[in-house]
Amino acid sequence: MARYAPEHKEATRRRMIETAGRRFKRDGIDGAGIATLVADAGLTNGAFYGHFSSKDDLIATVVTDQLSRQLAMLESLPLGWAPLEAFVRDYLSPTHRDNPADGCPSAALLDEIGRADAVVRDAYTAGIRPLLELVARRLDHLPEGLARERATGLLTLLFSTLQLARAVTDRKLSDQILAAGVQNALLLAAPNGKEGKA
Amino acid sequence: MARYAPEHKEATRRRMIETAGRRFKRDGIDGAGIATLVADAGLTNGAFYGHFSSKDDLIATVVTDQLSRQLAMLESLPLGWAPLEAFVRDYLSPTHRDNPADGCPSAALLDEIGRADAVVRDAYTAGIRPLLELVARRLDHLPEGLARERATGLLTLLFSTLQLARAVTDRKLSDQILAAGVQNALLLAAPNGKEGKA
DNA sequence: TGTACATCAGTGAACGCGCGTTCACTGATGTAC
DNA sequence: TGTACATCAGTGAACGCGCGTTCACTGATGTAC
Repeated sequence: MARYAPEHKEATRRRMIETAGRRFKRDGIDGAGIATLVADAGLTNGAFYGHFSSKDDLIATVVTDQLSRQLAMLESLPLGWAPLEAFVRDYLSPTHRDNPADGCPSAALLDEIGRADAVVRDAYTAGIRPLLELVARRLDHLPEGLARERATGLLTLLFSTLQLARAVTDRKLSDQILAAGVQNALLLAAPNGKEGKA
Repeated sequence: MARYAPEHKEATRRRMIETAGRRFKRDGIDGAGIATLVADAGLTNGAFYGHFSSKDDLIATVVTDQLSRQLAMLESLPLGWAPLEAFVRDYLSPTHRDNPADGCPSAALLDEIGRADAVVRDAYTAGIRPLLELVARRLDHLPEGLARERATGLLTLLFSTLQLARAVTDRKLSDQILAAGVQNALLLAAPNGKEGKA
């Protein structure tokens, strides 16, 4: 009875979620309209509501998707200190700063998410929790309570360092902010004696 | 020849800048329209362009104003470690989290500023620089380069901890994030032996 | 002192435009017989 | 094998609305004489 393969509509939906994620991170949530979002996925205006019940529904879905990708990426990181340090350096790289569409959703959208509909904030809450837990588990040179504390500090430090580096128009200052962020992140997260090696 | 006291128009302009600061921090920059901004100051639509050349002009002016208030507030803080620690605890208090309109412009708007017009980002750059310098100067138990690094870390940590605490819908998690933020801020900024006293 | 005039901060209607959302429809694809 | 029909993903025009901006105006206040 269904003339299209059941994967067809689902594939379009996935495409929407992916392109919308990039668009939101580039232009902001308020800065991206339905017409643009839908055109990014190669569709026209009216197709949207066959896939999502509202813009807020899409936003919440995108937030969940983005955070679960980030979680999967961190889960695939080999154990040990060196890969985590490499992740921090990569996160705070000029490349990440200059390409928000490919980057971290929290750095791009966190304050807008804080003002968003409850369904969006709920999605963010559900998505960030396992990320905090995963990072805490990786700080296994620390007692559990302290590891959770430091994991929160590490992630928030990363988010806002990138935001600040993006907001500032002086390239040199921006680079200094990124470099300082690396040192501070290592101070919060590194096993003793490994902090601050530049 | 001028029938109004010269202070009159200037007072209206100042009122606009102040109420717009609150409105932007509450609803976001994109989330606040001219009609609302102007009504907040007790004016009607068309009065706006007698005071500002465009919405971007207002945004840049507000950003400058907000950061210079924050700078003045920090400058008025007595010297020594205790007042700085009190500032950190106040910044990461539930009261500040729950009242963005009265609070820090960077925590409320940093990622939106990063996507704003160049005139806005220039204003932010000019405003954040003396703030970073002032905080660095207060960390006088550290050598200068390290103090600058830690000042950047302290401010970014504060910004994003508040953003994360606001984004999350679980009150308990939000409170934990604030508490962790205090400990992490103290670790970055406190003189040796004073970190982490809860 | 009283009247005519100039100034100009603020009013409020209107502009074109893009927003989120709705809906009658198209047309490609499958099934039924 | 060929034709009629049902499904439904996607189309595209239209909805009311609020956006940033413009502009002819009002009316309170001062000065000039």
